[in-house]
Amino acid sequence: MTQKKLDNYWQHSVTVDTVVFTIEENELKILLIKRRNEPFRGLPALAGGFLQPNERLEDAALRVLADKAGLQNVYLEQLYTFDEMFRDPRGPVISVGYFALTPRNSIVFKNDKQIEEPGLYSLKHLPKLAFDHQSIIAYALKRLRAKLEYTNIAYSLLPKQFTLSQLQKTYEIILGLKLDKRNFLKKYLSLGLIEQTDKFFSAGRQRPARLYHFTSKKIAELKRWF
Amino acid sequence: MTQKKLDNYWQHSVTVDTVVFTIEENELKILLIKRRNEPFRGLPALAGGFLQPNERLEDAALRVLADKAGLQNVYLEQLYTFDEMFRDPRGPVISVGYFALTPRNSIVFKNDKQIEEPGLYSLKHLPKLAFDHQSIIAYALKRLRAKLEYTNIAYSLLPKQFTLSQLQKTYEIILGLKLDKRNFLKKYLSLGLIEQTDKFFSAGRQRPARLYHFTSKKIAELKRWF
DNA sequence: CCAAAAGTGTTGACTGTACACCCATGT
DNA sequence: ACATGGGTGTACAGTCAACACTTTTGG
Repeated sequence: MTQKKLDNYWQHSVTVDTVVFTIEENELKILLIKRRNEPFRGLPALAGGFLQPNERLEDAALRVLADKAGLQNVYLEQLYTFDEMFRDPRGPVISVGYFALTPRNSIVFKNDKQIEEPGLYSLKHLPKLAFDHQSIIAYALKRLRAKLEYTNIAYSLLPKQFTLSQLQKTYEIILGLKLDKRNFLKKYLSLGLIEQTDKFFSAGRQRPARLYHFTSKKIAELKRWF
Repeated sequence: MTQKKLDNYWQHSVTVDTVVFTIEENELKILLIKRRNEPFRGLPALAGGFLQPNERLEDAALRVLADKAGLQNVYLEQLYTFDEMFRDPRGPVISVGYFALTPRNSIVFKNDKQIEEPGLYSLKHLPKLAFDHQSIIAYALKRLRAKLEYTNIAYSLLPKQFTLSQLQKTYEIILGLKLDKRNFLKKYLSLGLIEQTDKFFSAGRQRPARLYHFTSKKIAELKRWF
């Protein structure tokens, strides 16, 4: 070990910031938390926090999600590492961005005495955000849309059993377009990712819809479609 | 500013490591540099270095490429941020991985007195590498192959003017498969990315090949093909 | 004139897209 | 009975994949 300490001298603050997507009331929403500290006190921000010593990046992201929204078993994927945080008034900070997907009902807001206010915000009317989190969100949305088209990550947004309408609506909401019912079904079934159960779901005065489930929980890479 | 210094207290070493791809002698090669310091002294490693105070991540990558291989104007893209560097004997290090593309003749090895030995290594027979750089390379290769199929980044590996054979060979070498000459040309021309010049390139006793050039230097996102 | 790479079209298979009606249920 | 979303097939168009011979040059 002739390595001099000097080479290793400069150190940097590192944060992990996660864009948590979920679907609620037929809208794509993200989890934001009002900051209770400066800078940007009072503005909503992504679920984030400083990386602690000897902590893995992904573990830090998971820790923050569990602490702030009771989240467990989410789909989590690293996005990009931003240094726009040079705009952080406290000085340079490296921010490793993640994105997460979860069904709405897995989010449990903890109401402890801290003034932090977590909430779900529709992507359609986002308020002004802390830091440059706006651009991290834009990046995450782009990635989400791309991945939806060539993987089965939709799995992570849906309950274990779901109707074809729910599945299709998930795609429509995220991609922002209308899809043809028959073509959608045809393609999706041909992929072999889902199969029908013998259960049905009844919602009011309509014909009950058959419930389906994903055959594999593993995230699969598929050929691009649409 | 009620922010306590505590929140910001933990600091981390951050390195930037770049996988530089180029094509030489009909092979895909990467730039590696023999380490002259511990740890892993003597083993080849990616072009990398510590992020300096107040330096942007991308600037750090560019600085290292310019210093170690005289590279200018490369295509550079952030890959992923690794914390496998927990295996670094010196302690935890965050490594932001980049990948770069450049034509072979843009690489100029500087032979200063330092014992660093930069060189191009074929991906087919890589030696044992320092750190976990093997896995960064695997990741970069995956990304390169994917991007080749839906963007025009091939542009960054070729000279300003090139023959169709060169272009096709670039794809074949990177993707590791043989492509049909007519189908390749048909698709590529239909994208409108390249156009023919009125110049020809003569290589020995064959019919001279027409030279083409890219119409736009901007990296375009295309629909996936192949 | 020979070797070597350049250049050039057609066909069949497949995949994607557009499109409309009957069904089962709750009220 | 009716309103509501559930469920189903076909035909056309566009894209992809396979395939072989002639041309031009240098030696």
